[in-house]
Amino acid sequence: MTPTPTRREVSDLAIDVRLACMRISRRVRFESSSEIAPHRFGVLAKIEDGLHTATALAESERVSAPSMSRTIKALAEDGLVTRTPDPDDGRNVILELTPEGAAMLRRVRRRRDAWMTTRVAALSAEEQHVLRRAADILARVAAE
Amino acid sequence: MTPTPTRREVSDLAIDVRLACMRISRRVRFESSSEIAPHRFGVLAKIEDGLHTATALAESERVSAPSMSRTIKALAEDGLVTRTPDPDDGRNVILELTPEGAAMLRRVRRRRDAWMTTRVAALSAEEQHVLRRAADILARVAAE
DNA sequence: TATTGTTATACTCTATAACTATA
DNA sequence: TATAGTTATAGAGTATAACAATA
Repeated sequence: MTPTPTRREVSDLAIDVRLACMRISRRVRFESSSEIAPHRFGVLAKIEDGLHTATALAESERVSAPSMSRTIKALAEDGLVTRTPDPDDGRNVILELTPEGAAMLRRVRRRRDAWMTTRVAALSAEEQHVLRRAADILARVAAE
Repeated sequence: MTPTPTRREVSDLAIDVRLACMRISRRVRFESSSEIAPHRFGVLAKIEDGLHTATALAESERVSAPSMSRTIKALAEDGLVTRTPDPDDGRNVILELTPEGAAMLRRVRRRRDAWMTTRVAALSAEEQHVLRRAADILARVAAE
């Protein structure tokens, strides 16, 4: 059986999990392509994910409205997103990925995953099983 | 026994682990204090960790020497680090944490950890055991 | 009057290039 | 000549404040 951890063990575990996650994120970021800045990539992903207005994106990414406005402008100038006025509400601007924007998302994701996949493949089947379970637990924690 | 995963399962696992880590990192960052910028915090931590020159810090944090020089200057002006000329080599400047710098590290870490500890404490003992093992595996992967 | 989005302006972090001081 | 560090300058991202357009 798994013994109940002490308070101190729980605290240490939390610290170690946080550190491990931050380090993995950092490595993935460094080892990935730099053809697009992280915050721009994040916005493209959110648009693909169903957020189609500047206000929604600003809230989701926790930046100010002017800042998001600027980022969107740059993405539009690079041909990665389109801005079309909302026919139902003239104040809104509807954002959509262009084919180039969608391709960019796929490309960057593929490169990120390549680094991680190589590392995971080198682990034992048992270690991979641990990570499989941990990924599900962490995803649940992060989504709370 | 743990069955050997297929190639596709390994790839999916890598993607899920990466995503989980990035989401946890993101949540921890958002839920933490913003009394110090992340890159400044990182430099303080590296100094505490034994890196005491601008060049070593710049390499470690993967920023340019002038950029690190600037960050260090700001940290010194805020009273978080001291800069003393190296008696053995006049080109070097030895960096040390001030008591205020060390206190800042402790304070920010405590707040970061508070968020994560609460979440980890809410998990079952068995789930905590999975995370314990996963944290060790991921730390090893990130350190490669 | 409230909401959506933009422009104006300023601050921070970053990089490359050029410089100083030491070895 | 090489190394450690700084200053000069410019570019990108961010924020607050002020503004325009629509509801």
